[in-house]
Amino acid sequence: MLREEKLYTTSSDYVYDELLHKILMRQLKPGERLAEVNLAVALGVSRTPVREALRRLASQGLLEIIPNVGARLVSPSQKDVEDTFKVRSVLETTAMRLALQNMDDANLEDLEEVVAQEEKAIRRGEFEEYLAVNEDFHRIIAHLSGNEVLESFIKNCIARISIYTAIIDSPIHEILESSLSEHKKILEAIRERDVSKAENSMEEHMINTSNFLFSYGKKMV
Amino acid sequence: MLREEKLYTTSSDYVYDELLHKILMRQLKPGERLAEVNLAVALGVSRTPVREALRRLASQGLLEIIPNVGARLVSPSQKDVEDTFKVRSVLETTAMRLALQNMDDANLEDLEEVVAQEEKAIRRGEFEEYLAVNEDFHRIIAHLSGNEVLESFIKNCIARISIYTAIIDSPIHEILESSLSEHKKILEAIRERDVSKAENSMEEHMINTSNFLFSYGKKMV
DNA sequence: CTTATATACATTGGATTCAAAATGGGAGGA
DNA sequence: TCCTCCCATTTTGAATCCAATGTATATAAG
Repeated sequence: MLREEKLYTTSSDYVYDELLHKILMRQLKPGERLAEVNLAVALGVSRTPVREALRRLASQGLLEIIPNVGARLVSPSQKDVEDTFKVRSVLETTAMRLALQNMDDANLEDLEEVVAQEEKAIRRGEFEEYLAVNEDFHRIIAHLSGNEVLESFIKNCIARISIYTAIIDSPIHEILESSLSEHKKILEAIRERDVSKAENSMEEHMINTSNFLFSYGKKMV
Repeated sequence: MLREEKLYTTSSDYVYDELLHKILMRQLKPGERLAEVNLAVALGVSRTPVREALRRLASQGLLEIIPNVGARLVSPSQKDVEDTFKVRSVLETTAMRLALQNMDDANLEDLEEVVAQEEKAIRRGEFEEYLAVNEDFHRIIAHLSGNEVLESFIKNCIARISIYTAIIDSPIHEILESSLSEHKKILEAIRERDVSKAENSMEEHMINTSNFLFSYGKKMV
């Protein structure tokens, strides 16, 4: 358990970031139990900062804490995930519109670079790397919206969905390729400064991702 | 410090609800310092549950915690509030649309009753009562959307805006009246099952509320 | 063999304690 | 008068400790 490159001011922040990172990297499974002592020992801190981090994650809808029983990762239903995608879709299209107003050439280059890295990660089969840069793509757009509330809500949606997708053990090549081409289309719209094309392709991307997930989910059952 | 009618399973929840209630009722001012010991003594608990509650509120963007210094209520800039209203507008119009699909006659009656209570509170000059039922109006619609993520985000926006409006010491009759008539218009659209009218009047309501706040804010400076 | 009960164990809730950091005030000097 | 440095006080960070709740096991009764 590392991630110690970044120096934390408080242990609570360290534990929080550590757990959130595990969630985003699909290293924790839905419904998984998070015992305080286990985490404390594993991270080399006492139960106190662990408890604080767990409460924070719970208040963001990522954990469920039952008093006197303990914390576990939420176990979202299909409806929960569909609901999250509905909200995320509205938020990300809004962010896309706002970001387009603020975006300069350097920002566009950053995004092009991220998509290039996505493609590279897919070609090389580096799944974790792909997850990281894929998340970057959406985070950059959310950030460029210049609206911090919007950004934080989008990040939260992404985290909630990450928990659900953690049930998928091996990457589905079909989904990755499709997502990549949709990102390219969004990028194209940005390059052309075409607001409605950007909004529409972002909305399509959300709908497609959601649908792909559940068509895969059905195969599993 | 009461609110003990509801029995809490944990002290942490109690402290959290107590603080959130004070925020929504404008009893705390932007930038106000929240010292752990003060709260602990006032609420009759130790620092531990207070700290947990403070972290939760901070992770929702309501408090700012500086390590080794302490927690204070955020002090949102005008841009922060405008950003929050932008997000809230998108979310509440979405909620309005979804709620209209789920709403039955009993739900409509509940809303009618809430608006009637708003009017009563205004006529009687009961400001705190007004704040409570006004919040209910939006909360009920958010809840009827049937989308829990959407609902939680809307509640968060409302809390963020409550902090800003706490700078207004005495109720502005003009705003209350205007808000009431907008709620009536929304209700009318719901009665007529007119989706686009409902969405539009909700969006207008958001824009007007935001504008009213800042035209008032300018008078103060 | 199943079910109920009691007991031991594990885990959480929360108070307390100690260390560390920040704040405020005063003394001393330019 | 103003600035700087140092020390006392206050407040937070986090580990520890105890009580209470929940869980699991085993024992005994039906």
